Amino acid sequence: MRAYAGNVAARSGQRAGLRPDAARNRARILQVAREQVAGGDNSLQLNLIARLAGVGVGTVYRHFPDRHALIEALSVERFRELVEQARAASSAEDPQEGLRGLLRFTLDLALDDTDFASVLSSAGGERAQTSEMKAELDEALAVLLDRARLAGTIRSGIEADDVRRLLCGVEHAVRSGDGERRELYLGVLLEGLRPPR
Amino acid sequence: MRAYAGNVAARSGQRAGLRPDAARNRARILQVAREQVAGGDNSLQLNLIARLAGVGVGTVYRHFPDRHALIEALSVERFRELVEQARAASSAEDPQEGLRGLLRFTLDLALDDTDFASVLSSAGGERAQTSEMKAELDEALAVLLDRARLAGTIRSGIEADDVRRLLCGVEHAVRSGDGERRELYLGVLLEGLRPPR
Amino acid sequence: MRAYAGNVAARSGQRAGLRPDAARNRARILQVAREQVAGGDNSLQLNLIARLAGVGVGTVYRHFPDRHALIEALSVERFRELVEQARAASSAEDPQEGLRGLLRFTLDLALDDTDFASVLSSAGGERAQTSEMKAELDEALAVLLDRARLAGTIRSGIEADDVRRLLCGVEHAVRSGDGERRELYLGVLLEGLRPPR
Amino acid sequence: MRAYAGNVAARSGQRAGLRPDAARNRARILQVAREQVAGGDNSLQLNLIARLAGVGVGTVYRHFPDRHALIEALSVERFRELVEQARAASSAEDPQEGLRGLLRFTLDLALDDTDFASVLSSAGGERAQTSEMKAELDEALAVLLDRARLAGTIRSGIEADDVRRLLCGVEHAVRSGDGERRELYLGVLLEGLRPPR
DNA sequence: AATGAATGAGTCTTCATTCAT
DNA sequence: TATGAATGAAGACTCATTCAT
Repeated sequence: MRAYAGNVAARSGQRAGLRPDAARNRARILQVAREQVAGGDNSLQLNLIARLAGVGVGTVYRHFPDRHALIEALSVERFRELVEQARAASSAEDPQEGLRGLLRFTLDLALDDTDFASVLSSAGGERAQTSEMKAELDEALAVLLDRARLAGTIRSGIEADDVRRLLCGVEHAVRSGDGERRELYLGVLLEGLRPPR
Repeated sequence: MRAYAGNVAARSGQRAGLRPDAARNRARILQVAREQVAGGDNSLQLNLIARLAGVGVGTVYRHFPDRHALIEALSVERFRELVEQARAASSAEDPQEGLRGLLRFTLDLALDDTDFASVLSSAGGERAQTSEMKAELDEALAVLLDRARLAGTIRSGIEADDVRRLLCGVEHAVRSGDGERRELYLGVLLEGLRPPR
Repeated sequence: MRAYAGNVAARSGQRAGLRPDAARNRARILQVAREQVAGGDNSLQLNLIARLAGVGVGTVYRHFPDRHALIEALSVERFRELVEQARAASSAEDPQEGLRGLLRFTLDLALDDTDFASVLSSAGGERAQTSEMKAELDEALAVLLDRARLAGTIRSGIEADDVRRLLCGVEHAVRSGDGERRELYLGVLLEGLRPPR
Repeated sequence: MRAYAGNVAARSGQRAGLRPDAARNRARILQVAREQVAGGDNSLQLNLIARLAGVGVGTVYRHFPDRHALIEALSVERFRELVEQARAASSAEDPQEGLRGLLRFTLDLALDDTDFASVLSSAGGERAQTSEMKAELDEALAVLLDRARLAGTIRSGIEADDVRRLLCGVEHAVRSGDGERRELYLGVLLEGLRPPR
């Protein structure tokens, strides 16, 4: 018996130990799920996803024991992107500008995917992998916040998770409006995070 | 048909023209629905509510043709309270303090009832009665915002509906945390609404 | 206590012993029911009829214990018209022409009201009043058939109830087509009733 | 997925491509439905049928999305028999006798199954398969009618669909009587279809 | 491993009928 | 008598999940 694990798969976010066809199925399922979510359908009906992905329901269940597992898998992908951005931002020359850019990037991801937004703002309860990614994000974000605090543009008492949550709040606000208010609301948040006058 | 309308019922927010027993049932249904929502169950299953209220399903359907009608009826109650507060606040001596008080009050209502929160931040689409109440709220809120703007504590370009939406954003942020951050997040919002430095 | 019975009401097909307002209600209900049926709605939902008639459901139930009673009441009205025509036809100069005219008239009534058609073709089971009217119709029809039989245009072995049933069959045939075949199908029936060659 | 299609299933009117167990369920459901209809119950409640067939409701819905699909499936079976008879009849030596036999056969089917009768007389609106079968029937019937017309026993202006409809009319007439009149009414129809004198 | 048929609890919804007012 | 609110049995339909193939 061959082992299919390994270097290549691991690097590209694939689950280790998957036969190539299984990996392909997994990828298809995630792809379809992502499209559904982007298309505004949040119900993530596993039967539907299976059909769209061209696989049986059973296959979906094999890869994702329940709906939540699927949502988390999607989130992990988003988180991967986000952590990368956060790391880049944390070494920006102007920390306030780095922060603004990072929050805008995060906001757009969240506007794209409600489920990701809710994982982003939630306090634990998720699988290990998600927690890990969230911790990595918070770490980079904390660096940025500390630097900005030193520069006097962030008030004290605000932690990385506060920022995550408030940003998801902004996401809701933007979403419930016509979408034109993204910059305005983001500006309100950034101004609100400064030390009070 | 006899008319059961009148003095007493009208005063307490009951529908006019309802037979006393019908009014009692309606009140029971709303009561149960309110408890469900407060208890975190948002599904508002009409069967369940009927059973809990001790009435037949048909009775629930008679009073509330669909789930949305029930949600709105609950919202209208909340709105009634809220509009009253908003009117009082709009004539507060210090508009900024009036605003802070009103937003805190609103935030607490929204934290109590997710459905109410979503009606509060939504852009139209609801029944006439709800739209009316929302308009009344916005009117009182606009007065307050204008006064605060004159006093230099609110930036230009912010309307009543922006405030409603941003506040619901704060509600999400508070809810996704441990609830201890209410004052902090509210402070961030109020600071963010000030003219930018 | 006054009795509201009597001569006038009895003559015009009203139920005897009804208070004038009750009679008015009864008439309204029948009127609405007739319109519903003519409009193609055969379900005769008593709640709906009550609403359209501007009376309570209970009132409908007082006058017509169940749906069937209402259907029959409508039929009785139709029968009254029909019996009158049948009597006139039975003394027509040319019995075959009289028969054709009568069948055409009956066919149109039946096309207008499916329920009436089914009472027309049914074998008993109805209330006394309906049976009576049907007997009167059959009597007039039998006279016509006998006269036509003497003239050689009706085969032997065909009774009035056969003709009623076959005519309702034609009604179904016409109804399931585009309505353009009324005369053709009626012609087929009349030809078929002649003595076989 | 393995394909279970094939030789055996195809021959016996089963849907192709069905797993053997699925085919068994489908057959059971149809069997039960047929019995219900034959027993005079026309409501075809899918819940009841599921229970009687010993399968879950979902299974019934999988095979037949709605009541109509089930009715049509039953009809298709009847049509299959009927088309076979019609083909045989269309090449009968004496076309009039062939026609009589075919109509008698059809009448018995229709008397057995009201739903089939209504599909038989209806003008389109059904699924492709039903339309096809009806077209095949009409074709064979048309051949027979043309031959009989040449022999002088069928009037001009009568098409296959007229005959289908009129026969269903006869079915109603027979059904509303005591059933003893089948031959008489069929005779009336056949006589009526001859060229008028 | 993959498949998708089967399951059936759970919900929604309608409407004939009753009965308190 | 009239009213119409209330009832709740009944039926339609969905979908997460299991499991035989």
